[in-house]
Amino acid sequence: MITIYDLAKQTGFSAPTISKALNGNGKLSEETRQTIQDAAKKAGYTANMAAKSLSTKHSRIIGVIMEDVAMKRGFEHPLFGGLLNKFRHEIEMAGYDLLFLSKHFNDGMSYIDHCRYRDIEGILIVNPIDDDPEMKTLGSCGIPCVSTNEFIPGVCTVVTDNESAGQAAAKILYEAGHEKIGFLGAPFRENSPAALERYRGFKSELETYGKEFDEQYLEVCDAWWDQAGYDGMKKLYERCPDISAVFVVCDALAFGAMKYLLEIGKNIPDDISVIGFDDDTTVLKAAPNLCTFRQDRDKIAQLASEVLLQEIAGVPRPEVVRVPAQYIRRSSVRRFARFPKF
Amino acid sequence: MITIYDLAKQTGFSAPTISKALNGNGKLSEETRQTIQDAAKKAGYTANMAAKSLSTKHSRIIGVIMEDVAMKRGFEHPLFGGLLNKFRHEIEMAGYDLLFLSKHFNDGMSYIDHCRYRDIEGILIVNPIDDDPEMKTLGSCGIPCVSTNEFIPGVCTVVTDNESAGQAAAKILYEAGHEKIGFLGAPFRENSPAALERYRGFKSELETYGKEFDEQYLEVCDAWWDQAGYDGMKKLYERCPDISAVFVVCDALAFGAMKYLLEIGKNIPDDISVIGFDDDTTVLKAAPNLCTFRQDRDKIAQLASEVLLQEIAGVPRPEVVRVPAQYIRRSSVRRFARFPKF
DNA sequence: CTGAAAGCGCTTACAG
DNA sequence: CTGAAAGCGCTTACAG
Repeated sequence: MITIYDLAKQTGFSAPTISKALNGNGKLSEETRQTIQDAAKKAGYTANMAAKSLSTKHSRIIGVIMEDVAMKRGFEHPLFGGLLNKFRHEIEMAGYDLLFLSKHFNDGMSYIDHCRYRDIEGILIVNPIDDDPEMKTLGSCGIPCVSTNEFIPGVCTVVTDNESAGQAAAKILYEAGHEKIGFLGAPFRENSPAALERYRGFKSELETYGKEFDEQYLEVCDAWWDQAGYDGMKKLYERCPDISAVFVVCDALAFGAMKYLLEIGKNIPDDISVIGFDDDTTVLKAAPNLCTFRQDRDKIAQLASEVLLQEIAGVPRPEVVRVPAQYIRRSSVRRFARFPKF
Repeated sequence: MITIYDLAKQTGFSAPTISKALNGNGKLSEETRQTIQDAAKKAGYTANMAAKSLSTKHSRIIGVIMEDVAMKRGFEHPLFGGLLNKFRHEIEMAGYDLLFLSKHFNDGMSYIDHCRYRDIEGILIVNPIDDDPEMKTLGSCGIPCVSTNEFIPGVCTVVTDNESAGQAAAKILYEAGHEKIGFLGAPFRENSPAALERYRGFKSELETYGKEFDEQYLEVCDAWWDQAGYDGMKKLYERCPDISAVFVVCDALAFGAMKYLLEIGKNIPDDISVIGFDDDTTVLKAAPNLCTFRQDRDKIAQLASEVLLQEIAGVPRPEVVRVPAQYIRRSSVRRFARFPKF
């Protein structure tokens, strides 16, 4: 391994001068800089990050917190996987590396200790464990953070504009002539509010049309996977067989819901219309006609990396950044002629 | 940030003694060790990895090379994502962290330079860029490596026993009474031989039955995604409309192939039987009857981490470790009564 | 514009 | 069993 001292000997300059030339800080004659950079290239010099970290306290590492408790798909989660692909790319382009933070490291070290241990410069919180008490402390630990799902005090969240999407869903179904519309949700949590926000938007939009949403038509599934959607749809439908449409908060649930509906002999959309959420590739092939909302994973990742990098650079962070979801119209929604109101 | 010097002051011992007590190396009285460990715990001491790295040259970081050129799904690749979930867990349990290696870091640094830059201790090669010349150098760069797909000189590969799976596929179809069987492949490459090995096993098994495989029945798709399967199947079927079965090297291709077959009015399995490979969840929901081979991603990840950790510990590595694929029988294969040969 | 000195937090021989 | 000394490779003030 070749060091700046080797370069110093070869060029006749001192180590600090080598350092300055290589890092471009401090005043230095253009000629010296050139000489040194050439020598470094010729010698195949690679800096040693440990030494750099030790003296600067900057590791150029971004830590990632990703615990997929809700779906248990990890890297294969319909939002997280794609988001990470893009985030990784952005962050690497900025000269940082990605490293996963964990709690079972060194017999139960906290995330924050893990960060200190590695002088980590910024944290991407893709998703935490439910109700992890450590999350509350992240906003004030001094390490820049950005979250792409959960709301955490003192941390900027870059997330889909779920409320608008919920409104859009209600609008689409209402304007297609549906009157009795079910809402198939997933656990409502204030901090990780994807389901809740979609519900709020949906409900408020219906009220716009002078319709109070009847809570009977709401069914909250107890998880985010197929079977929960199947079970939830069964309950909802047995309670409210008069619905002509249902908005489901995620495609995996929608897939289960449609499975139930098909099983009891319903046709989609002739008997009942369905809108999902996520544009989950896992579901798409199986249900190519499912209308859904696509979360802009690339955009979320890109904005998250920007916010984080800015914050590392000392720029104050925004509170929350919303990214619009895009409605993907396929053919699972039936359109009725609606009589004018007056 | 609290250091060993702080601990030294507090306990009255010297820094080296603190170091020994905390790391458990060197001789030390049990009492001193206890005192120091208690003090460390009380003070909330966290070691600084940069300093450790600098003096030991050990970073406790495993680098990951994962470039999904073939499928372009990255973390969502049907094999890689699941493999990484498990590998990450195993490696963290052993006290290492995972960090992604890249080539576009610091304007085009090589993987090996990236490793030196971070004192990386071991490399998991999930998948490289096709024909990356750097791969050939990895086996002799001095950093322990393990590969989970590609064959690389001097590097242990932990990979599905593709040849046996290919044999099994041929056996299943032959024993089900099929005589004219197509093989739908993907680019054959010697170093990344999943498709090639499956073909070899398939072909050799057929020869066992005294049947020379007619190369007419082989069609190599030019990629690993749906559309390529559709196109490949079209070519194959138009050339050989007499086939009653086809073995496809991956489910994504099989999905495309089935789409074509369905479009031209064929029934699966009545008119044509299909076996895929991967047990890809993306395809499963859409084609719940597709017989396939599941690659044991957890096992591959676990063995790969074992091999790598052993190698880091100085234990000589095996050349190649094969992990059996499991046949998942569903209902896309039709069974005929076969007359005895004699 | 360039360099001597000291320090970042740890570990490794080597004494005692 | 414990500690003084030196070193890992880099950077940061501070002089000149």
